Amino acid sequence: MAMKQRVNLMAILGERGYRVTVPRIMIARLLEQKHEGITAQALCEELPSVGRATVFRTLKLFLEAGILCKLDTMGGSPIYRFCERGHHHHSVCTMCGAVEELRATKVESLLRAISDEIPGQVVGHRIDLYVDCKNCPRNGKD
Amino acid sequence: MAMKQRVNLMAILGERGYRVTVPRIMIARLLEQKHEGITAQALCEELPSVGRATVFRTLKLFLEAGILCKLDTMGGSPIYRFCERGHHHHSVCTMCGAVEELRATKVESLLRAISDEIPGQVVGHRIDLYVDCKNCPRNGKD
DNA sequence: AATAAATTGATACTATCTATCAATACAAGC
DNA sequence: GCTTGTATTGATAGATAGTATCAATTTATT
Repeated sequence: MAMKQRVNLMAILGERGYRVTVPRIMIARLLEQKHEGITAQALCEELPSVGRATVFRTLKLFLEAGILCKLDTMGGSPIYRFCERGHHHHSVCTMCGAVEELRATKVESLLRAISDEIPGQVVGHRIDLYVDCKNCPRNGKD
Repeated sequence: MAMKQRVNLMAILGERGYRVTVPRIMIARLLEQKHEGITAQALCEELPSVGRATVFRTLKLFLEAGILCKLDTMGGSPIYRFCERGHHHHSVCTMCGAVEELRATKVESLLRAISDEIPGQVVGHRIDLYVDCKNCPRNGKD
């Protein structure tokens, strides 16, 4: 009820012969909760029962599975964030750093058009836009 | 003569009140030469006369100026690569890791369409496509 | 429950990148 | 082209992100 659409860990892991373990479930839950993204450091602090190495191992596993993406915030620690498989569209505010899911209906159709123009098979994509967000708390200041 | 189009360092630096120094010129030259990209480590090794700290400082400076971009290669060191200002379009081969400049005439129209659909002013963008490149040396192997 | 194999956590380690600060190089004015 | 104020540099040390190792534990399976 208070539960949003859940990443199907069983499917993601089982598909690749990996086991569904307590730490992996805990990390996935937290990533799901913090859908705005979270640093590896913060993950470790929020899950003190899970070892540091396991946190990084699991992040890498999710990255490779394509369900997580890593956003490089210049000057800060990288932010990890669940994404729909194969969909990596974000808008990043250059002032406050807020990351938002990019919902533009034309993205997919235009991507197909671009794919036709380049050689090779397009198997995934990533689109980040850098914006000055309207309701930026740091707008007009400093 | 053997010189390709040169990034105008004077303009980029002068514009922001920075000085044009020997290390900055050397780093810019090397980045220009290695237009396929290079790691910070390799930069340090190729320019032993330039201090490690200066290499990183300069990379950060160029990143902030928007003339350099940093490509996160999962499992390896990040690759630094000159880009035209404001243009960050790459295709990355998922097999061999080769990064190529993406030249699709429709990219710009894609951007305009997206910009119209989202709130706030778009000040920059990044588009990476993941592909299986045609002439991949690792195609059909392993 | 017993078993084999994957996973974990602790530790130590590597690598990337940053802070500090005295010494140096740059740009501007003479 | 010499002087001078300031940005920049290089060396060192340190912070932070991420990885390797390996004995102990958990998982899926019988």
